[in-house]
Amino acid sequence: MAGPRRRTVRDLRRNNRATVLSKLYFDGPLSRQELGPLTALSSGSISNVVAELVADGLLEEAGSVDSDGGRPRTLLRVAPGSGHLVGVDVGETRVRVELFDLALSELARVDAPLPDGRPGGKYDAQDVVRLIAAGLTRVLREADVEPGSIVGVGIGVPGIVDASGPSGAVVHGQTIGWDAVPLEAMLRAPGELPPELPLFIDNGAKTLGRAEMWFGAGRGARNAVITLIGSGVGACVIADGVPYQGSSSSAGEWGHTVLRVGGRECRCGARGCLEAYVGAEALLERWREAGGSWTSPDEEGALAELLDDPSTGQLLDETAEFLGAGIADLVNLFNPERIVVGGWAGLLLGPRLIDPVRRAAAAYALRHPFAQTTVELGRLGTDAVTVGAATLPLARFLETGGARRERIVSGAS
Amino acid sequence: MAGPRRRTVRDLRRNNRATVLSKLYFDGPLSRQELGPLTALSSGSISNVVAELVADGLLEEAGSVDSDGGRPRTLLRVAPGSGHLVGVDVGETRVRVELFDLALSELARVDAPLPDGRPGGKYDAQDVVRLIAAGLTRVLREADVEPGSIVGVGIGVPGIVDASGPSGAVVHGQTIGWDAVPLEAMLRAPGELPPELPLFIDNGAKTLGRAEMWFGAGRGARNAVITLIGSGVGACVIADGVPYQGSSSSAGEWGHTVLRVGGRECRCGARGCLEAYVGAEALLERWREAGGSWTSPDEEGALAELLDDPSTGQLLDETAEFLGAGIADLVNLFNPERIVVGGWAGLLLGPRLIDPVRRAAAAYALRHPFAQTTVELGRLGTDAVTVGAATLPLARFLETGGARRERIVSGAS
DNA sequence: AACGCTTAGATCACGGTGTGAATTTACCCT
DNA sequence: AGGGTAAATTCACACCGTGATCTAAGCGTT
Repeated sequence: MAGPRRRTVRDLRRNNRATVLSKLYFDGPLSRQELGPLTALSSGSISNVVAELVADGLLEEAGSVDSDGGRPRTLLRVAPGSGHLVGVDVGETRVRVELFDLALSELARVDAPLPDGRPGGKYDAQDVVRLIAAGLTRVLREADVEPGSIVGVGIGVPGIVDASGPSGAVVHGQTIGWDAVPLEAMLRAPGELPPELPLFIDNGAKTLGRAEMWFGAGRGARNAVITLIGSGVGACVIADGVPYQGSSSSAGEWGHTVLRVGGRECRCGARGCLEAYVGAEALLERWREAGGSWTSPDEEGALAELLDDPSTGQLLDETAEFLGAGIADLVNLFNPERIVVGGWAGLLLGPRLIDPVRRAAAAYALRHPFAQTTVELGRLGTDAVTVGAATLPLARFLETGGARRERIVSGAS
Repeated sequence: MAGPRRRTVRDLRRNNRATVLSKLYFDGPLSRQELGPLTALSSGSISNVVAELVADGLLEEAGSVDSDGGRPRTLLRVAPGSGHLVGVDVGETRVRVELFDLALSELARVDAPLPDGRPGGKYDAQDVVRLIAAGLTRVLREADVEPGSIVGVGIGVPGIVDASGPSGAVVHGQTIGWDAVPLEAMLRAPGELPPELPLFIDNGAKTLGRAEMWFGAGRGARNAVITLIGSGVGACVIADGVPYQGSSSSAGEWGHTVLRVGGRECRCGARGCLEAYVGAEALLERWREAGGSWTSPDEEGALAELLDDPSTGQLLDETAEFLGAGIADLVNLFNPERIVVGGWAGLLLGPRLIDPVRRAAAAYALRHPFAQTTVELGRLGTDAVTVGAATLPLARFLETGGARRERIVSGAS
């Protein structure tokens, strides 16, 4: 409402700290000399800012490079151990908690199965909260990291996360039977987690998309869409370098784009959704309708069987046409530089479908925006959900110029 | 690439000038006293910034208000005459040039028909350039305004405008036969326009969307989609208060969203596009196929006849379903607070279709994001293209804190 | 008419910022 | 050991926003 927070001169400094920190984080070790042009700061400011960051322990020197004749440049990098990140993946059957250093190297991991048996496939949010809290303490003990060094905790959950309300993030997860679960408030309740620990909750598919943007096939793009094809279909839209959220954080529900008015019924209740044609669940259902059968107990194995079956050519071609049309919608509406096909089913189908999908997308999309876009396969498996979740606090850390948690808290309260 | 331009302390001032100017522009006359909390600036800075803006002639006093007992507050407002804006609408048959003051009051207008007769319906870009230049000088003479006070010229054209290239905006207009016309470079050629005049070229539908956001049904929304249904179908997506452009400024091509894979052929070459069902041209074509006929020579009259004909109920219901599904796609993908149905055909069909369209959208969209959205009719006619075009330089003017043109130019060169 | 009261707006010392030239540092080569 | 060279630091300068203090401009009462 009040616009950017840059009002006083001190905010300038914070901004410049953030610029230097981010540049150093993403573009490897750099000398102060190189940093100048790259950040559009004068040499004096670079020295000043860097000295401050080094004093705070956020930056460290990383060797030096001869510079023919003169004083060698000392390289700087973000100190990986100066902070820690926690990524949590709340899946449909288990909760995974992972501890990373700032460089996102894994330091410890805990997997905990969810107690099932709730009626109607639902599961209790309180169980999830407990598992997260227990996993956090365990992971900290395993890696011998003190809680104070944690920059923040990122949590990926299955379902729409609405953070627009007053009491923190609220989760609507149709598949797990959560309806407006105030997960953030529950986690912040006394006794669950260390108090004042910054929490970041987002849709698991979106955290996976973030990981793909930071370290996978989306790297370097400013406008991209990461599509996630699993049992269902989702997407993570990156607009101008930041995830596009919409007014209640539920933008990018690509799976329920209408591709055939009055078509197949989708599990969302509508008809003709993309997900009703290319989601793994729907694809298997369509195979069954066409007389196919499989032996694997899980969808992943079944889908592999579908791919191996020689009689599914037409089904797959049809799927490629729908997927291509869905991608064409993304191209026309978002005009991205890159579209990444990911998710476990997307990666499984990818090698077989990517070329017909590209052809279909070319046929359905407008020429001009399609020419600006590349359609690629994702590079990261679903394991990356925790990594993506951890990028949430990491992004904040970089944006705020590595503000210490204490400072944020005291400033905000 | 190098992030925000706020590096030095002077940029702080520019930023604060912009904040004050924008607040005053949108929220009417305000006193310095009220301005403080509203802009999060201290009283000292307000005094300082306001004094500077008054000295520059951008702000003026506008009466005063008693404040029970004490010194009355003097109200401030943006001086309407301290700058002028030009909005140009390049239509398919004529070029309209309009001159506004800063408050967007019309001061003069020129309409010039395009010389037709080009083979294949194309028309020469050079003609358009000449008409714009001639219109500009004429409009300035009529209103007795000196060229130096023009803040900038906004131009709405039919077609995709790609401003990502090195030589300025390039226009791809399929309907008018323009293929990569370097309109900006042509306008900047010596002798055409006053040199160094800031030009802003954008798709005409998008400028209309901007007008609807600033002064019409979109007012106050941060995330909105203005749909424009005319002969064809387009949309203007507003994300976080700014128009979403995509990587080559062609985002929001909603008309070619696929609603029926393998469906009706669209004039874009693909099949099953939204435009192939609900655009006025397609709608009339479908009526003809169903045995309908009309007498009006133009689409607008014909569409009115279609609406009056009692036998078109089913056709219109079907149209509403497609339009609703298309709107559901917007809801699912963009999660806006508001969707505005505009464009001449949209406004014509609106009263009849809006309710069934809302029902269809509710059926096809996901519950949660749909609950956040209102679907409304637009309030502005197609006349507003010029106003919307003029908001392009106006937005820049406000963003830069009313930087004088000379300063921008000298700073940029 | 004079005085006090109240509130709006201006002024100013202060701490803070980035700039860019001058200076210092650190290493190589002769 | 001394000169050359390039990196990094230092520092005077011009600015900025803050917030307390001061001045301006009305009103109500005496």
